[in-house]
Amino acid sequence: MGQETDRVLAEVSTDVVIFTMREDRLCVLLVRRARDPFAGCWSLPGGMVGLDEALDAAARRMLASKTGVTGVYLEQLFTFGGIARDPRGRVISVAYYALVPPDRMPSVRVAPDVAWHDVWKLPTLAFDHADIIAMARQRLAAKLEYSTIALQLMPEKFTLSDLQTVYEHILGEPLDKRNFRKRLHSLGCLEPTGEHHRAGRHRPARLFRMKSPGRVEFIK
Amino acid sequence: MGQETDRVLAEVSTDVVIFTMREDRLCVLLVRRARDPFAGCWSLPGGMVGLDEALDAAARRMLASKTGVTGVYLEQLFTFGGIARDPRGRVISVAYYALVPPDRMPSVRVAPDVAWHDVWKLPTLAFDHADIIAMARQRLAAKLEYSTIALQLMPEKFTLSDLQTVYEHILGEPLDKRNFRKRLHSLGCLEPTGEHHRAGRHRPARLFRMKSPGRVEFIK
DNA sequence: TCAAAAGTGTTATTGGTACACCCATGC
DNA sequence: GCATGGGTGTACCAATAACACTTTTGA
Repeated sequence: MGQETDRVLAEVSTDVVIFTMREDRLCVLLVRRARDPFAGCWSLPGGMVGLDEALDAAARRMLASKTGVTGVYLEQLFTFGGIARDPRGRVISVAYYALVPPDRMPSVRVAPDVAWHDVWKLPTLAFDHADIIAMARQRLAAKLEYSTIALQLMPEKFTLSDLQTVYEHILGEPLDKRNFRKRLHSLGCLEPTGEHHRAGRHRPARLFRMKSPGRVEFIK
Repeated sequence: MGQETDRVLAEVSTDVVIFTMREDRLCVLLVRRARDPFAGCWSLPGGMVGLDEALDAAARRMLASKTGVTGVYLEQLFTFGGIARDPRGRVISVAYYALVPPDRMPSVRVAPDVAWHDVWKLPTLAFDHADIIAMARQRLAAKLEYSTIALQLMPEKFTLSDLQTVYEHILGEPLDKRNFRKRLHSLGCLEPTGEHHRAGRHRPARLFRMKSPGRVEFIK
């Protein structure tokens, strides 16, 4: 921008890695491509950024068009600008990732060309979308260590075991139950609802909720 | 990218926050703008991305054109895409930051419209460049805590006091000398050159160098 | 009464922080 | 000999990691 040159125009798109928890698995929303290139392949939801549209607004638009969801956690991830990443020509993609609580997902909307995939068992992906998802998962895992971001993947009410499962599945390793509970309680951002959740022939679990839903705090 | 829409073309630029240490101060390279908008204002070096040029290649080109430096640490920072950030029209900027060791800077090259500015005492800046520099400084400060990135700002040989000064100036707070030295020695990425640096009427300081120059390690 | 998950504390280790004096040199 | 920055170790505190049993329920 500092020095003027010939004006070079490029296509700018956003791709959004939409995460949610389904059946104790971290899942990503993928769209099956109808046409070439990569026809039949799965890809991230994405599209061109409008001329009068901010980047994050474009990302939220992609999110809403595939899921109907608004107002969830969204963060810019990275901008992918390799010269050959789209065989049709130069396309620069500003990637975002979003965290959708499972109770915010309209359960029905299962278009045949849109599906959730376990982030650890992805199909072959179009473009460089496998790289984008890998980076998003790493970023999410890193943020578990120093923020309360995982709570953005929880429904309004949840048990501590549910939450531990989320941590374990994102990190890919088991955690000690007592240390985990001690740590979460000491954050002071959860409160018991007073209700209990019965889930089989064993002791019911206490339900918790966030004190400030939507707020992501940094710790340490 | 997933769904096809009308092709919207935008201008894509990169702006590069070029850091170096000069006289024990963390400095940023700024360019004085010759023309409107913001004529006379200081701004980051930057320019349009070529159609066949990767984003990081464009950033390295900006860096080389202002400083002549190649092969230094460069990292993508964030993509700024607000709709009104450039009054001439829609311009999306992929910001990078670079770390230049002071002995890599050709000392003379002081064009009248290019100058180093203390990062804590910046002039009024064009566009949203103040935001970009602030974010770069924060990112650098955060990385001091969990990586060896600060060594990328050091000349080939340096004293531990020099290095401590770098940390202190980036973080904006004094550090304990013994704790600092203990920590850096325990990283095991420095080795003494055997030489000493005489700098006044006091004990000469031991000179160190990196065992693997250019390598940035993550710690903890 | 049994199986299955919920819930709960203590101890050991580690890493971080605070802190004060002697050393080598140039003037 | 004195002023100046270089160089070193220890004691305390806090955070983390390891670890096992009791409780409540449904079948």
